[in-house]
Amino acid sequence: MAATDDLMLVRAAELYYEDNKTQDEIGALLRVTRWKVGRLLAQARDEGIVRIEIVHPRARRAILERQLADRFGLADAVVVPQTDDPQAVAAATATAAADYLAALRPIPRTLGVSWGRTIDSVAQALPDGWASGVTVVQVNGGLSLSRRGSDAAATAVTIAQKGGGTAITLPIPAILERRETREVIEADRTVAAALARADSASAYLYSAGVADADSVLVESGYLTKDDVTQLVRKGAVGDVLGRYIDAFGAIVDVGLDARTVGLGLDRLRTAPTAIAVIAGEAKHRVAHAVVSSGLCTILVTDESTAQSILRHHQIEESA
Amino acid sequence: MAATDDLMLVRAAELYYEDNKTQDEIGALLRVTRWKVGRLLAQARDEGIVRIEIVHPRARRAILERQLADRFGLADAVVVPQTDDPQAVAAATATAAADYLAALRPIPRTLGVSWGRTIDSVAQALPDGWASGVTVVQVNGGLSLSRRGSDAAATAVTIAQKGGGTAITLPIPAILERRETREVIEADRTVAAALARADSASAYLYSAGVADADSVLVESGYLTKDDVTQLVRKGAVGDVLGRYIDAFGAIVDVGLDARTVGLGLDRLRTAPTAIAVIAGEAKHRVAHAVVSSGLCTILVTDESTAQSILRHHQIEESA
DNA sequence: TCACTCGCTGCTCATATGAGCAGAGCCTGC
DNA sequence: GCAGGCTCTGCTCATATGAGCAGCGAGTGA
Repeated sequence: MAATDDLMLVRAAELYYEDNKTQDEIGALLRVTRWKVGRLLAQARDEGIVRIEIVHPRARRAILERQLADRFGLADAVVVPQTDDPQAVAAATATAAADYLAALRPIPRTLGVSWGRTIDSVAQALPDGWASGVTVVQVNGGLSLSRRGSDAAATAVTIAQKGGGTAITLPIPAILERRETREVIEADRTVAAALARADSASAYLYSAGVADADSVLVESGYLTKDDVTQLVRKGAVGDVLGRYIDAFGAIVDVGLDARTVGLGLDRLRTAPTAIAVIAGEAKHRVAHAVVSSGLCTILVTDESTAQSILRHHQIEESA
Repeated sequence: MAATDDLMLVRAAELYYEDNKTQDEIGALLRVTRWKVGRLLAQARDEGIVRIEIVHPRARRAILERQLADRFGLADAVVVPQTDDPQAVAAATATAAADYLAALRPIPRTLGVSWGRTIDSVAQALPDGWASGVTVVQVNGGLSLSRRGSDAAATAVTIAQKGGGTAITLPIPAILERRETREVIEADRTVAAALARADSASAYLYSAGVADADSVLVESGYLTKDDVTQLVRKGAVGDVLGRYIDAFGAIVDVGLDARTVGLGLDRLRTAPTAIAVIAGEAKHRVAHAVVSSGLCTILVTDESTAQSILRHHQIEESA
């Protein structure tokens, strides 16, 4: 393009977006028709000369959202902007998840939720009255064997209270010593009823755990660091609902899985609404595993994780 | 403002500016009227949530331009964006000055120009055919006593040639030894004719020099470093057309001024169009002196110089 | 408890802008 | 040199948006 056209592009953009002149007025100033001005402005936007940015803690990244949804066949994706502060990013992600849940239509009658730090943050971020009468069911076992902030039942209770509803908790250890023990406990009438409610929930909200010593499963005493190291050796990239998966979303230790209490992962794959809230650099790999293996229909994440998922998927497709 | 209002602001802005939805469509999505959407968007722009920036080498800074024009009663101001590269800023300033001159209406019949590195850059940046038949007059003496790139006459000749016109040069030393010598030379018929043309020019284009050893007047051999040191002691902040001025735009050495060849500064003050092109950190003080003492009607500068001028003027007014 | 004021809303009508089309001009190839 | 095709333009008509106004609701004060 000739230099004088560049100049006209820039001037038109400045007069329109900074001086708030109409296209008619700009046409008079630049001695071209208003139709030409319109084309110049469209070109300026197309070429990135005009840069429009939404700057706010609740802003999202629409382009990455669309790319994720299209690439993985997701019903929706929510991507929050990256900052240098991991805690700010985690908070923004939790807030975005809470926003999404509150805006979800139809509002789920029964919501299955996992427990952990991320979902607890989502619970804190939810506004009072986000729903009117919702049953919130805890979908994975979580009777804390050590005393920490992430109280499994508290998360479900908070979400239910803020939604003017009731909570059904699973005050059972997340992982038991023997498969038979799990089967007996899950067969118990009240436990079976809770698991039935979990299985028939209209929507799920969960996060994923990192396969490292920082996991709440280790912190809660269900697994040792050595356990996790072995799981990683077997290919584990993280856990969903306490169940360790590899990069392809497959269970890495069938025996451990058989001792794990709560909803099975196959149910997430068949659920019409499964919201995964997964952000932070440590969770890049498990986030990728979740979206690429159909474990969620909606992903709430941060910009850096979204980019990592899209980049790695591209590499895998060209391999 | 309530948190839910913030969220609605952000969503509306994202849907409008990033997803290109109409206000009607956004209203349906957010369950409000299109008039409410319009108000939300206006608020988002007002509060800076929507940030629109023009990114291009020829972009300008409209807000600073208006502030300079309003504060100093300038007919116009042109401010180019700051970058970290002083040479890029100088180039952008020269290009902006060339753009401005080429767009000036009516096109001046006679243009008085100074000589120096900055105006030579403007000459290089001018497009061929920027005018059709213009007389370009050199307004300050400039017969180079040493051989350097900034050839005084060449600048006026380049501008004239690109404008399809003719040049009238002043091949006389910028500063003479004695006032009487200057008077004799200026009385010479051909020199007097050139000065008369300079005095009756319809517009002027000039830059300012820094009062330091890097000045083209020192480089050209008219002054020594000691001369300049003395001038600075007397309060000089820089020179305009070879004439040293202080922070208030007043001549600091009347004797030196009497020996200086060319247009007097008073003529710049009465000219309807006097374009000063002054950018770079070293020229902040002389730029301020020029605009605050009515030596120009139009200033072409960079963002940093503009901010410095506005800041210092504010301090002086509150003193 | 009532009245008044202020702020926010929805609406009408005018203005601003865009989509699509037809025509013109320019460039390339035969 | 002519013809055809492509690109860019101005325009018409439809759509999108804004300005200003009237009405309603909420809050405050007497």
